Amino acid sequence: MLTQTLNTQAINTQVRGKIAPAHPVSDQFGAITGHVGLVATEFSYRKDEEIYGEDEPAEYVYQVVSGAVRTYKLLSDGRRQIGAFHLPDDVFGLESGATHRLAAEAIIDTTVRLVKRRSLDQAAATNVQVAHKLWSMTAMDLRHAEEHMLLLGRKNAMERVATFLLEMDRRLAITGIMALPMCRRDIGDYLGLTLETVSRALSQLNDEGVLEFAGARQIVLRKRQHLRDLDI
Amino acid sequence: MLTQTLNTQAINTQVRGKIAPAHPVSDQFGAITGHVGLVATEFSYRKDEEIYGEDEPAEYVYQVVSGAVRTYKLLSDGRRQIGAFHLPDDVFGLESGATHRLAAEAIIDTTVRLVKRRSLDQAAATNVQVAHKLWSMTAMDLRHAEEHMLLLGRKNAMERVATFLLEMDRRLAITGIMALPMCRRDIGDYLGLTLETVSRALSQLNDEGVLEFAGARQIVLRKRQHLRDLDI
DNA sequence: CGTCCATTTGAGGTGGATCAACCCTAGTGG
DNA sequence: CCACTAGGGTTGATCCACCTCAAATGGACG
Repeated sequence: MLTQTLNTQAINTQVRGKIAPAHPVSDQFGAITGHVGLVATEFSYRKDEEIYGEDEPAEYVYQVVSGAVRTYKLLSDGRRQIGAFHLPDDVFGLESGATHRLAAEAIIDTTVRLVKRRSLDQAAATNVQVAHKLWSMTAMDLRHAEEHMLLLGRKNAMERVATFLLEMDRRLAITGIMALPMCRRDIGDYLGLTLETVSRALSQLNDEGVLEFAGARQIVLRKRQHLRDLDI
Repeated sequence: MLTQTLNTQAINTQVRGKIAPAHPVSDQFGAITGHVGLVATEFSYRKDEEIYGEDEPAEYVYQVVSGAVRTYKLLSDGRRQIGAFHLPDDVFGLESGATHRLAAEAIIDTTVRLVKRRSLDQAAATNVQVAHKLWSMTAMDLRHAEEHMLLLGRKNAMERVATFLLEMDRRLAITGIMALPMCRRDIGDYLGLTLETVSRALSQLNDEGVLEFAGARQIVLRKRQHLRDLDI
């Protein structure tokens, strides 16, 4: 596939350098590479650049170093469902089968660490702990997907936005402020809504004093319990 | 948890007998139990009986022998999202973590084969092929969940029903007729629709000659290509 | 300071939900 | 063997949450 070829060439020519495989054990990727001495490579993508396409061979496994990534599926007429947002330290692109089942794009300028899928397979074939780690990472993705099916199938718009805000608050609000990397359309395509409906829900929460804007993508949660009550 | 205790007692008292672990390799469960000499036990549930609850400890892994199973999540006000239907030979209840994240119920009278989760864990800890098989089974569940997120987030009612019919046709129409084990409400809770909307979509497909009813749950597909065109 | 998107807001439309009968049909009992 | 019943399924009428289309506003960046 053309895109895959392009991506691979890009990796070979633009690679910034090998990095040492020493990471804290709490780190998902380091837990694998550290154990088996795999070498990870860093690579960068610009905003909206494709990292891999749907149904492309799964040649690499990725970890976000900085930036943010969306993985998604498309219908033939362009309707898009974002399956997950990947933030710093998150692993994505891990497959048990031969191909990626969702495409991946950088939401903003993004740097990733990557290892060859074959290396991981070999490591897993000889090291049961690596194999178990790969399984548990896929199981975490499944857990998220199951929660998200409940949201997409049965929650109303306000409940979806509340769930989204609490998820992002948990994942990226180290400080009090939540700096969302993605636009309203991305949020809508993640939540199965239109961007206008997302905007209206956020405006209503702002009017109710549940949150405050410091810019459209800079949100401060003021009443987390109110959101939790919506996230039933 | 009370239910778990009851389930376990039921298994001990109502068990129908140990069965030999010899299954064809193509069989998901046999691929594991055959390799490592695990003993599987058979057990039966009546229509609508709970097999395990959400967040219960994952003590067993199950395979449908006959019948059908739904796995689902509930919101506190009773809204239900069915994550998957499990038909004969399907494995369900396989977890990497400690608990079941969806509840499971028999849709009709159902017999399952089950093995202790601890046995599988031990087998996986010593046998890399078993570990890989567990991973790939979880990855298959993830693949299904990702497809289903696209359906729930972005397809309209008719497209959802068409996708459902093609999935069931693939999975249970050995003969020309498709004998659905589940009611319209189950289908609706799987597709994120109401039972009335499911019924209307099926009636419309019947009017268009795309399918024929031989009873509400006995469906014959007449124009599969028409359904595939809807399943974009 | 101007341009270009992203976002917000408004107005109106609609697909699917809700509410309500009604109709099958499988199972039950006489 | 047939009448009765209950639960599942269908169909109709109406409603409304969210979508669509449109325009105004805001903010980032050269």
